Amino acid sequence: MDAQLKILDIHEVPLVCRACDARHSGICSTLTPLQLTELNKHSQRRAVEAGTELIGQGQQVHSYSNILRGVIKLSKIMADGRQQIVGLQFAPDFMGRPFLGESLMAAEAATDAELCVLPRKILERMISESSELGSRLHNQALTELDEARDWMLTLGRKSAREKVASLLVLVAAHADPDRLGACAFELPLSRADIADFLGLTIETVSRQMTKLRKDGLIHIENNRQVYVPDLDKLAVTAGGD
Amino acid sequence: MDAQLKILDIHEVPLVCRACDARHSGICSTLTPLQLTELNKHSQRRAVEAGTELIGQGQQVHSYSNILRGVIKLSKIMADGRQQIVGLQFAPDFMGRPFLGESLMAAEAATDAELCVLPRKILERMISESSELGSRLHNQALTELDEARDWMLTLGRKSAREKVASLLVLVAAHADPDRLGACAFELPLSRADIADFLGLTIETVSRQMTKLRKDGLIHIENNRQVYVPDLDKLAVTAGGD
DNA sequence: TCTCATGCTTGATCCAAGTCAAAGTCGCTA
DNA sequence: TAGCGACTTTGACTTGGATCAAGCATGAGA
Repeated sequence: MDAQLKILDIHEVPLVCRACDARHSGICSTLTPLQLTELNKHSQRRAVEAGTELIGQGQQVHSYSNILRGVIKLSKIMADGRQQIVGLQFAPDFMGRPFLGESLMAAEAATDAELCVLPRKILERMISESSELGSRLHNQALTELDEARDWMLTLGRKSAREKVASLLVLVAAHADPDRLGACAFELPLSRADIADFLGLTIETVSRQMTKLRKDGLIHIENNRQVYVPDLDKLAVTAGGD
Repeated sequence: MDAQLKILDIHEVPLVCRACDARHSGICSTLTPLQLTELNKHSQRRAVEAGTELIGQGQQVHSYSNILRGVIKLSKIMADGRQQIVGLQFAPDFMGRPFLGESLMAAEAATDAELCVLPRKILERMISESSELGSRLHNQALTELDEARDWMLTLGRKSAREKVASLLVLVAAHADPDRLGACAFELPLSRADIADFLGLTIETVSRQMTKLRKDGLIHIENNRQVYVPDLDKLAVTAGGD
């Protein structure tokens, strides 16, 4: 295989991960052409439908993924079945917890999704070879930590109404990052998922959604299509800040 | 100064951060002698008493620290004053959020503490020069992320009793990492801090502590001295797992 | 077209934790 | 050694969100 690598002219080496394609802004852009070629031999695109469990809590980790499309939910389950979603990952996030053999939580596709799957061993070798890749993943970990701590404030100190508004603001931010006035998007989560993310019950989520609707802060169609006439106002009811 | 560096024999260069000292297991052990010498010119030991604010939410970050002794609490405050502690840092943790000019939360000494303070610019240069240092901080970030997500489960899905038990187990783990049966420790937090960490009120924390006491799961003296006769049993009432 | 499953909403009731208020406890200083 | 202030506990009452129990859409399959 080494021989095969060497005879490739550098300009013929694909400059982006074959499975991910050029638009993808994940980790691939930090790799050298040689590393990409190596990765191309092992990475593969995978399409999954909503509800597919990608890995279970406590299972062995064999791969990492770039998320190309869709939303993945990360959740923890207690012995008696209580569940908490501890993170949402949107394209083009990198998904996975480097340097740990066993997953501390479950990952499940919240929507239909597409992934670029990278074998664990290969990626970990690349991290040790490319400090730019390492620092990129370091930065993603720090961003996720910031987000987790923001959410701790939401879970610990906000009312149900503020929690639901916070979730809508979060999703809106990912759907349309720089929109400040009105915006429209599709909710990637069911009411049950929202409840698990906010530490509430389905019924409470539903009631708060209706209240926000009656207060004119949001419009909803077909349970999932959300229109927010004034994102600032919604952000204020989410707890200001 | 370069001249001064060069005339030092390598064996005379202190192999540990002067301010931190040899026992310290923080970031210093990943640096080369030259880097340590450079760091020694700028790092300084700082003793602070309980209650000292080290940095406020939204303030500019000028330094990072190794925690040599004591406990630091990281907290977020909402506009109306509601507060949530989003992390506790124990010695010998590294404290600080690399690559971000502005602090997203406040840091305050929960107990009397000692720090080894490192200027931001110097440390960030060293991170870019030493991939081992970078990967060490990467790992710390990942560990903090794991802890934050664990705590999200506690905040979102546990009862007040389970929350208080969880906190006691957490502190016990840091006080005496491998003790499984009985253990004793001093609480580094006031009731108000505990409430802010657990998303509860002072009164509820107090009531749950008395209940745990009456149930024989813990003994408390002088509000802060805790004795746990059976850590496993406490861990079970903290929510198993 | 009916039925059944799934997911969402709405209503009635209950309870865990919050709020308000008072009374300990301890250390510090005068 | 009395008095003050900070912290903690305890009690009485209130309330926000959970629980239990119907209803209401929508869509798939028979």
